[in-house]
Amino acid sequence: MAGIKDVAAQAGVSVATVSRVLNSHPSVSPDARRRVLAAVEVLGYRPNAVARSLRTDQTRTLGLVVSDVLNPYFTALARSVEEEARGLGYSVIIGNADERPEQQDHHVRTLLDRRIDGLLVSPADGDSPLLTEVARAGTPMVFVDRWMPGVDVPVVRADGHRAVQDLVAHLHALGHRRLAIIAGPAATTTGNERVEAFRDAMRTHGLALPDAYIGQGDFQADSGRRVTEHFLSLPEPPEIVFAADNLMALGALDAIRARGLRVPEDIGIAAFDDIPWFVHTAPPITAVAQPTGELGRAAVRALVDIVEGRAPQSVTLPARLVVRSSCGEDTVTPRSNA
Amino acid sequence: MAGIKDVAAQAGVSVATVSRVLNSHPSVSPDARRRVLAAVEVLGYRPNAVARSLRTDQTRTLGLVVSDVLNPYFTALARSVEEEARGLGYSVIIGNADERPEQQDHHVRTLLDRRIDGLLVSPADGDSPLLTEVARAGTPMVFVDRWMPGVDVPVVRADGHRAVQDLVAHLHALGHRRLAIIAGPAATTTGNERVEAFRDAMRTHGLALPDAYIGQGDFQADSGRRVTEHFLSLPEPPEIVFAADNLMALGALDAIRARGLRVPEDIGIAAFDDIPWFVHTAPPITAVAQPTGELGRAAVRALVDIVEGRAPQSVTLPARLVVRSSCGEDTVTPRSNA
DNA sequence: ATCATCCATGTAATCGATTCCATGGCTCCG
DNA sequence: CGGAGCCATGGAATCGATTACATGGATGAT
Repeated sequence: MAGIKDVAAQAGVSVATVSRVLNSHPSVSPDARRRVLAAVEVLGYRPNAVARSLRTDQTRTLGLVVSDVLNPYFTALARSVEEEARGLGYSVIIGNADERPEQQDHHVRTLLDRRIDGLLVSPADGDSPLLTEVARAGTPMVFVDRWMPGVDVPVVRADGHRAVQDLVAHLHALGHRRLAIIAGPAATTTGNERVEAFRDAMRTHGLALPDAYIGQGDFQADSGRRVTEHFLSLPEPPEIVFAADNLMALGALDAIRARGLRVPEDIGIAAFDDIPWFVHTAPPITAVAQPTGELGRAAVRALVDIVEGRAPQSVTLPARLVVRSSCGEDTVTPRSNA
Repeated sequence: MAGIKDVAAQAGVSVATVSRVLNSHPSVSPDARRRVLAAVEVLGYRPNAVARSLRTDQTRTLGLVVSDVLNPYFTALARSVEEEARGLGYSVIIGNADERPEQQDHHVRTLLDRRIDGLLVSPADGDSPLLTEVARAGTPMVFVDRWMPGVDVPVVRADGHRAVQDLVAHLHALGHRRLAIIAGPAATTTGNERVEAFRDAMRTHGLALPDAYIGQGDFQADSGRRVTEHFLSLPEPPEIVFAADNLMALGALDAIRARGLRVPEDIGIAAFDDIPWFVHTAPPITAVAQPTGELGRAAVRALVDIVEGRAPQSVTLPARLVVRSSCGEDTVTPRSNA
């Protein structure tokens, strides 16, 4: 592969001049520029990003570590992140933690070894010594969606409080009183927050939230299935199961169907995270939708702000409720328990 | 950040010795090794992968360019690719082409600039001069799922002929005769192949496949919607719509539902590519399933074979039919899998 | 006409690793 | 006892770019 020396030789100038042309340095004669450009064209020369990075100490690359790529929410996030980054002249390397802290650490380390300019993380676990250390060391870093308390790093996330209030109001209006939640891992901030938001909303509407109606999941479909089976075997099963993420909602759907029950007639379902597929499930699922695209874009902007020496901003965007039919019809034939 | 020089100083040896320890070169005294390791520990030293790559001319990184990350099929593929690569000591950088040739080229170029060791591509378009050139230049490269005819590069893919035969047999047994297909872009190999497989299967079963029943899609949901609307407005609409990928199937479902029709009573749906969500749609969708995980793993192995100087192997794995209820209940034909 | 600027360019140092080669000390064997 | 061979080690070249500094020529001001 042709190097800068070959270009210099071909153009009859020094490597310095070639470099200047390539980096649009002002002090280059039109003639030299023309010859260099021609040589570049002829040789099909492309600068070696590795060498460039070594010298300039910047890779124009961002790392994104998500907890689970198979989760459509994170896929969508990754996509918007890459898009915004590309617009700003950065590439993105994605690391998939698969909700496993040690795999998350593996990717963080690999990314750091590559000398990425900044790191975007949605931590799988509540407490990663490595991540804490990395943040303390001053590596440009931003949390997206989930974050780690006590780590002083900008956070870009959605606030679901309002939307969860709306959800419970909606369910209440439909006549439902016994609402259960499948929580995420207690170690994740989103796990806790969503339960808290739900608890608050229940209180607001004067509804009880017994411990038996709080199931412990891990953001994977299987746990949704398991918890829902447990709910269904209770002496008094809930009327609604609210899953803290889309995968667990799917598991819940499975469990319900396995029992031969119907949604929403026998039991209703709602989920945190809205994904395109929820429109096509049987029935379409009511969900709390995050502004995923905007989240990804804001996160990249914050990170690049740090990288380029500007002051970054934590951002919190509101989630909103999307009512479908998985908890019963809203306008048509309201169900009543009375 | 501590460099190899700092480690050398701390350990009281030369950088050469540090490097030897790090690369487990035999000629290092136990004493020196111990001191170097201790210094590495104390300083929290991590080798700079950029510098190392420049010197050794290898990045231990593979590039993966997929046509659309939002498509669960490719997400799953990407995941298995990363997994296998990690096992072999490689990282993966994913580039999302979004079915746009110029974006695909952008990623290929960026990846090459980064001096990745090898490239895994599922070409968005049938004819990329850049990709042709890259292959000719001898860059280690393997096609996954889709490929480009005339480019001499190993291909790892699934063969759907048998499964499509099974599908048509299944539909025929259910009494369906008017089967339509939503094809992928003619420029992609998978686009053509699937139509050909379908055409063959129709012939085998003595069924006609009028041109009106071959709709042109682009692997995106919207096109599935559009084509299906067209099908439904025909004087004699098809009884079954077979979509050449999962996204278009979703679009088809939308279009059908928008018309107030029911699946499978009024019209049936089947799709190429099986994804977890098809179990949860209304109704669950009959699909041709590719061995995605094995595809990704085989592709990585082939690519790494090239990179490390072994002889690579093209691989074709069989797809299989997964019968669900979107084409009508099937009591006669036994399910093809457990 | 003289000197200070400024511009275009080249030479060489540098980034952080790997690795070839030289060296000095040992061991081994004839 | 002397040379051959081996081992552990260090010095220095190298990978392909960027960039500080030096240089020589042209321009402009006085």
